[in-house]
Amino acid sequence: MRYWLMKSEPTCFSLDDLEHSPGQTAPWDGVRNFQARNLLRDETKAGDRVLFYHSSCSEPAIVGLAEVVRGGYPDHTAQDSRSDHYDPKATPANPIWYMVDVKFRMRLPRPLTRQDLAGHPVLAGMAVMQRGSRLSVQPVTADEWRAVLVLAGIDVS
DNA sequence: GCCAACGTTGGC
DNA sequence: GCCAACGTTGGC
Repeated sequence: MRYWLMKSEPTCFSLDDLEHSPGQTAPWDGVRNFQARNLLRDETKAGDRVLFYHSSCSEPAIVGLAEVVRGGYPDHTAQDSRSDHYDPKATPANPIWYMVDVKFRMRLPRPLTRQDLAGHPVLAGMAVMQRGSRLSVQPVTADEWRAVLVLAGIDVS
């Protein structure tokens, strides 16, 4: 079981949207970056834990926890010419892009802003805090995961 | 809105 | 395979 941080612009898809999806589960589709694609396709498994991060908004922050409930499978939106994420090069034989299904677990008692993360000895080093970090699916260490829960005020004992 | 950082594209 | 140009991300 691994830990991840996944970014989403809340105006596009928020933690709230995930919580109110059918079965509190939604496909994490539309990833069009090869490094993130490789992680989704090859590394991400059902049971993995996810930090849900809101990016490109008034208060970028880790806002909740989620869980991967289905590992990497072809992102069919790439083959839909009406989709915003359409890729004419994607075919059934070569889907190119992959997605996972993610299920809502909880909202953090309080969002952890970048200021919160920057002030923490472990979390300041997270990939998401690195300048210019654009990867929308990022590995998280067990130490980072635990520190997030503690800082957010979740009992981890 | 600004701008730094980055990924991708395409000419060569 | 190089690398400049371009488009996008994302914090501020």
